[in-house]
Amino acid sequence: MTVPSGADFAAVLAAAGRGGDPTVLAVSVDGVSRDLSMTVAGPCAVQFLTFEDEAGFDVFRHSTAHLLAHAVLRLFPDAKPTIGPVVEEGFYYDFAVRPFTPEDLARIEAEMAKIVAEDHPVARLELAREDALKAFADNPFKVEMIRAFEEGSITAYRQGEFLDLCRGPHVPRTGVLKAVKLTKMAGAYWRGDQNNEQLQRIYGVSFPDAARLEAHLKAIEEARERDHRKIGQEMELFSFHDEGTGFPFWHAKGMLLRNTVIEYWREVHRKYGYNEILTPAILNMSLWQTSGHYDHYRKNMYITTIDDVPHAVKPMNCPGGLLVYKSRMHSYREFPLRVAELGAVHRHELSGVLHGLFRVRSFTQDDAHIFCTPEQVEAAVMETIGLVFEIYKTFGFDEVAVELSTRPLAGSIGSDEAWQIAEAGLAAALKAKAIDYQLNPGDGAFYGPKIDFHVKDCMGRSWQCGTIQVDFSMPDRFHATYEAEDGTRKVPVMIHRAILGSLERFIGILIENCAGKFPLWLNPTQVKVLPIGDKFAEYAKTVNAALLQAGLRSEADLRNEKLGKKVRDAQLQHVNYQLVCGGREAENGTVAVRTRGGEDLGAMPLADLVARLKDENARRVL
RNA sequence: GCCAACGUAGCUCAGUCGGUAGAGCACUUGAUUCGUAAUCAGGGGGUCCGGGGUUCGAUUCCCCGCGUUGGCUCCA
Repeated sequence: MTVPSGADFAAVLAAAGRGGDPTVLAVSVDGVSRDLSMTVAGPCAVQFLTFEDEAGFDVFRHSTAHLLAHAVLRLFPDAKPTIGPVVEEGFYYDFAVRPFTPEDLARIEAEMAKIVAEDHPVARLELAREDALKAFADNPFKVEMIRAFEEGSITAYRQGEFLDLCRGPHVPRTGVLKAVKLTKMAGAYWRGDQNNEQLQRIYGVSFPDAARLEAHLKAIEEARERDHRKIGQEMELFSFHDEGTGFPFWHAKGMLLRNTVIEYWREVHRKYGYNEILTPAILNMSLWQTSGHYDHYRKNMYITTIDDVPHAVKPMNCPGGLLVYKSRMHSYREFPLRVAELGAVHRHELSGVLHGLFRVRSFTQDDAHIFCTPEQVEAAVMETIGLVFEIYKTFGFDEVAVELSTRPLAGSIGSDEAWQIAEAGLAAALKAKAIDYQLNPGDGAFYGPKIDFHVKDCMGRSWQCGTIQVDFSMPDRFHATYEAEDGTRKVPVMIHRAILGSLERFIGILIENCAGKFPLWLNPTQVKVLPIGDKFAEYAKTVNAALLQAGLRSEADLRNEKLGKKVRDAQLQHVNYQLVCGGREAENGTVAVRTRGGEDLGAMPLADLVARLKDENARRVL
């Protein structure tokens, strides 16, 4: 739509027959979000933004952040608002103020509702720098921001008595911010730096109507239901104890799951020509000095002393892997040499960041190092990408986001030529595999560029798992060499890669992705045999033994309970198949099959059932 | 590490305005022998996270630890 200059966008909206439409929050002018009150400067492409537009949604949430600050200032006149941006889920606002209590949060929420009911117009003001400094003179954070802004006019927004420094745009009136919920509070540092003053952060979400807020809160509740920590306890997969903060304990059922993952992992790695090694957990500090970990990673390492000599528990597997590599001569003819290690590493993470299996202090990486020539990087990376996708697909992750990170502007090591070959190799490999990826210039490791893989779970959440990193530094530091075709000794390129990332974290993702309802091949308990009464216990044992014999994970529920109870408990444990055994089955050598979905497959000969499950298990049906 | 909240039986939680505690599930014993999401009855089980302090008396109030949970990248 082309519009005359001079009018404001609200007038344009009215001309379009949508005057006073309360769902219109802002306007997009040539792709930039602006206020409805802005004046039309000249011919431009205009799109009116509602809550349904991503940009409109952002405006809505940002205005809610202002609403929050408005309410906080009414209740806490001494609070100094700092910044209040939109985040993925909603918004937050940071204040310099004494810590809030949960009661404060309720009061603030009530005050926000009042301001919404008052329906203040939200006005945009352009201020000269001097005036802005004067207006926010009592707020050192705002003053700091104003001083940091480039030349030009500074904008602020006023609603009622509340004035805030802001780029905007904002919704036209506070009245549209119908459904608001403050969700949590937290300490946060000014500009995210631990050395700065700690501020009080309030998080919230907002929607144009209560129904959507309800739906959102319900989705959060559902996510809580599939929390791997809760399911892990219910299904007896793993536990945590005060005696080892951040160190997971794997229980029998969890080990069945973990070992199944490993079994598959080994199978597919053998297929791709990998060797597997295992290096020690504790090594002499001199090794970590050589690798550079002592200089760069010491604060995360567990250090100990053996025979008066300093040692460290390994935080990474690569230095040990290099010792194995160096234990004999290598030829270019062996390349690419693929060496895998399921290495248990220990890292001292800050106590506050620990979180179930997602963030632990000891975990097993599905690590591997590929030694090759610079020319082989592209082919080796292509092969690895294929492996990554194959593995994710087997676990049911079809949606994978890929990122390529290149040389950091400062602090990187290695020659320009080496970087260029490596970056070109990674990009060429991605191109050859026809993979869309996001480029993150300067985000690479200091020792080389990398490709990261993020899997998307069924809730739409994204998890970084896999990584492929080209490393020029480590082989050089360790004086690793190979004999080249021309008879000279050269330093190999080392490609460092992990696919699941951390076994612990990956299993946590698997649990949340399926909410504990594992596909047959992964489920620690695939089958439960349920005799109707004591009389059929012997037959149930026979059936169970036959299943175990066939390599299936089965248990017989021989408790003196009614069938309904046994079925219920099997359902709560998310067992894939329940085999009911009564008189009819014992007589005919059959089992009555009930699926986890509640479907009754009827009675079938035991041998048929075993064949069917073996097939489903072997094919890793999802 | 920092901020906040929380820490009661194996689990989920109630309770004590300060007088040393209770439910459901789980476990165990007995009865029941029951065909697709909970059979009934009895029993055992707690240094109320740890250490100090206030008090005649602390699981409860205060302080210090430890642990758990949510945050600590998003730039007016």
